[in-house]
Amino acid sequence: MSIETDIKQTAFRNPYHRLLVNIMFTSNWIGDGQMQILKPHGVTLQQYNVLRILRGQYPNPVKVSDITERMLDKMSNASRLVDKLLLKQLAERTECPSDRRAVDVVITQKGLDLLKMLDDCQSGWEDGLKERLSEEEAVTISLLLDKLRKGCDL
Amino acid sequence: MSIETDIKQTAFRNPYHRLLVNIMFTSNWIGDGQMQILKPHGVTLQQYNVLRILRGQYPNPVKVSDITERMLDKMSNASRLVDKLLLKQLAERTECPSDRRAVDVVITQKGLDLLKMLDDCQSGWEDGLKERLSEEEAVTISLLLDKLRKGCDL
DNA sequence: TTACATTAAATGTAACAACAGTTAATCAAA
DNA sequence: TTTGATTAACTGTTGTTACATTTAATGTAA
Repeated sequence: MSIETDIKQTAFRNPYHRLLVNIMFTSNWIGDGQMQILKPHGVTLQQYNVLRILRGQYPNPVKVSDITERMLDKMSNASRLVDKLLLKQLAERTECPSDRRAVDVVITQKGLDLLKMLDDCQSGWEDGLKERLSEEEAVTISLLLDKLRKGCDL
Repeated sequence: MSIETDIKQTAFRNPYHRLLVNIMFTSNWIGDGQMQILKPHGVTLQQYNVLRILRGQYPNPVKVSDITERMLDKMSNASRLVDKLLLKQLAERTECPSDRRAVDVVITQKGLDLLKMLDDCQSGWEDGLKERLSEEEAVTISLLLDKLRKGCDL
């Protein structure tokens, strides 16, 4: 379905305008899809992202400031996000020995187990994409999006 | 700059995974850019979108339910968004004569003037894109994104 | 060592969003 | 016409997010 039909708007100013709207719409569409997967397991998209960052460094700890840096949408609340993970016992927090201002965060076994399960759900969802888009097409879009953002340091 | 550098992650599971992250990251990047433009003028991205929907039908009124349908991210708060526009006198609200449950919303002259100015700012921002991406490339991405979402009725 | 600037994390706040539930108008069937 | 279902908008609640500020630890220069 074309983006015009999706959002019931017939006229875009130009191909660039159409592209911008299309990217944001598609992003929301993806986010919604992911959210449907995550919600039954009691984690939000943001918490899921943090968990994956933690797993990426496991078994090494990750500082809160590192998490903030790596989050897709830069936001100031990595602290509170980690709080939520602690409550669910998906992560642990310890004072960093080399810098007592910093806090080391590590994913727990429970967190790793949850991620494993979520990854499977996620893969199932991604399989739907593979029927509609070839691997080459996926690469093409990624390259073009990189080009779109070129020279913009985050 | 490639998406790997942007988010400091070296490994994606596959091109599809990379694409999903890239789309969401790029969407945030665009949203941030737009927000920077809008903030000095006291409107949020959502309010700006509503204003453009209203202008699209001007001088005809738009019902709150129509606004909800056309919003990029379907959300239940079109009511409260319209409230904000009323406070700033960017829109007016009248009871729909043919259905007293419904509410007709119309953009004001002040709203049209503001949109005009914002469009100019926006165009300036879009010009940056034109230097990095050809029109054909913009069209290509849009078509591929449509294909990605194909068969998904919002 | 003291003073000052910088950094990391946490917190207070106000605005915003998601979701459920309410109210009121309309429609449709008995 | 009355009853019940549906629809449109609004509201209440809860959790999030952005932004600014605070607290504490570290680095640096006098």
